[in-house]
Amino acid sequence: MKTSAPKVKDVARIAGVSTATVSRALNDPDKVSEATRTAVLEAVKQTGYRVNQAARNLRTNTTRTILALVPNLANPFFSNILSGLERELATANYNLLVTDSAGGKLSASDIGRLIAAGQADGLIILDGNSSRADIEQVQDEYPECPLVYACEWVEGFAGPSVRADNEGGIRLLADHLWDHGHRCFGHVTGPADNILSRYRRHAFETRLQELGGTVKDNWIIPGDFSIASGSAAAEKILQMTDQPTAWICASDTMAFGMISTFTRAGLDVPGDVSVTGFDNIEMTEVFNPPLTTIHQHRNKMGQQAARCMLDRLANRPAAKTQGVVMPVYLIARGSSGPVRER
Amino acid sequence: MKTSAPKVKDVARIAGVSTATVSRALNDPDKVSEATRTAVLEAVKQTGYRVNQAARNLRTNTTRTILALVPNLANPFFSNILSGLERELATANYNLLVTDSAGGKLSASDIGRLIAAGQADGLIILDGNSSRADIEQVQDEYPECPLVYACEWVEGFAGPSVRADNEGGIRLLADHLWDHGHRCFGHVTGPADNILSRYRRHAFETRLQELGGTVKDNWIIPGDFSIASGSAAAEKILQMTDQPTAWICASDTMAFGMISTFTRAGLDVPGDVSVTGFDNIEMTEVFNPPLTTIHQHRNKMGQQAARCMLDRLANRPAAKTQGVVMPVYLIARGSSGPVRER
DNA sequence: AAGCTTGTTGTAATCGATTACATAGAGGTA
DNA sequence: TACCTCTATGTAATCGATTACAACAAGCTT
Repeated sequence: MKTSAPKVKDVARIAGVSTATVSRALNDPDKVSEATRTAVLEAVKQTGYRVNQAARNLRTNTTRTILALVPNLANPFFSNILSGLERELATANYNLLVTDSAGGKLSASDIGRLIAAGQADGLIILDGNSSRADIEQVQDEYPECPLVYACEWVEGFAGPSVRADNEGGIRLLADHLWDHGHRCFGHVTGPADNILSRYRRHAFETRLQELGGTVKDNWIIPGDFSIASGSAAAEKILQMTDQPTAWICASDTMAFGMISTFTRAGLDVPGDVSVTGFDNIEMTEVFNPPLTTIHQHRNKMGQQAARCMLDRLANRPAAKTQGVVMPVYLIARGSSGPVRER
Repeated sequence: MKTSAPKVKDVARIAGVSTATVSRALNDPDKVSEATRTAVLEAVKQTGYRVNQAARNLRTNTTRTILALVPNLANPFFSNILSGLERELATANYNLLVTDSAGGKLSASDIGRLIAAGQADGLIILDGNSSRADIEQVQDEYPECPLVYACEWVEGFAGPSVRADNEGGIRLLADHLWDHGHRCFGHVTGPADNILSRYRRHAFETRLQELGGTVKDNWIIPGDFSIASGSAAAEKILQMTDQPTAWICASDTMAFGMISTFTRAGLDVPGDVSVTGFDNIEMTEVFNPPLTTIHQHRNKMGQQAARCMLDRLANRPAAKTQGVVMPVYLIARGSSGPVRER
């Protein structure tokens, strides 16, 4: 009894109207009379009709699909953002297509290919690795395809972006440690070319200068957000003859690696040295010691980015063409404490 | 200078052939002569032509898109699987559409709507929450849409699934603890209706019976994979007058919660009690103490599931119609040790 | 009554590809 | 030469919706 899926035609026949009327009843109910509308809806129910998206997409030249470009899908950091994105898009009846940019820098033509081939109405980019020129070229080539940056962004690009207050976060941490009496600070950075790393590092240097704290060049250690790089940094630190009393790591994961290595070497955190992270990932609370860190609403960032995208798609005013900076919060826990009396 | 995107027609005109030939040159190169093929390719390059997917989808009634149904996108556990999926699908030129089933049980019509509306060629389900009847109904209604389960699955469903050897993992843990002299075991389960929970719990009970260890009813504590439920279990345990010397938690996160609470209560892990997890998430290694757990190749599971899907789509023999069980590995670390002498 | 507006509906064109069918020419065979 | 086969290509139908345009009726205005 395998009958092929019902078409508008079938619905029209059953409802006793034309296909145009069916389409109108479904997409623009105000355009038809009360009577026909109910007749059509009844026929739809009866036939079990469902619109063929491919046909609609072709005709209307839209897809109701948003493409998200994620630097690394395997990184749990992004899953919360995706979750926020997905939920918000779903409520507006948009689909979420996901692509892993696999860390590589995407050229303009790479992105162009995604837009053209991926058949998306808009692009949400979580990966700040592309150059400004490339992005602007893409925006030029596909002016009808909105681009929205989330989490990461590209310096100087004039389009909308949603991001956390990275500098504010670092300032909160620095002030927190300063209040506990720390005067000598170290910092483990993220990847050198990552925009989050750069902002966090810059805020670190600036704030400490404002406070009048001590920072030495070799107290700024390059990392890459990974646990391993946090451990490696700790190894390096253990060799130093003069060490700061407080370390601000650019990510929770690096802080975990650092604390773990410190602890194994017999150091007490926070007794001997305070260590802080950034992100407030789930595990921070049960870590031993619990990690002092900066909380950012990743879910809400995703949601916000999705809203921004929907606004642009609907040509709504979208005051936020420039950039939304989401507030962050200090979560003080056990990994930071008063500076040790010598 | 805004000219609309080039069409097959344009390419055909420039290459001096018909649209049919262009299409053939692009999709079935063997069907045209060497000369026309190069002419067409040249014209494509010259015009910058890119196929309009919507049109192709409509005509061929396919989408080159696979829909993944994830129980909870925000759960990092799934990001690795998605990553494996995405990478494998991308190599075969398929897109990945992601939907969060938000924990709710999906009915047959929910899934049907996703298939019909989401315009996907296949469905990879990471969420074992649907009933067998529902799934079979979907498979009946959409026989041309392959379903593949990954990670979780539905008991009794005859379609393909890719999953970890959950029972084997629990056995490895039980044996490991047994070898360290433990004789009294407790278990913290996942959600009662989750298939992974059920399999792990069942393996736990069975193996301990085989070994001759002691398990009491109140040593099996219901959890839900969350950190908080691990902590809650620990609180309960601390009230018990007789406690087992070893706890097997059904997830790493619960083990973290448990250890954290134990430690704060003054218990030493593993001196006073051994605790193990399941999953080997990234943090296990730097946790204090490092967590003994079971490693599963989540990335490879995703990859495998994607391959299985691609095989089915290509009508390849796909010997693996029934179910692939991926091996798991014991990772013995510091959270488990010899039973304490009394 | 003629003319205009408004609301509702139908006819048929359209989106941009793929592909069934027809055709022409080259080469082979009897 | 007549006939058949095979390859390469073109013509036009087709996928299933949306929508521009036309048509018609009802209600108003003058």
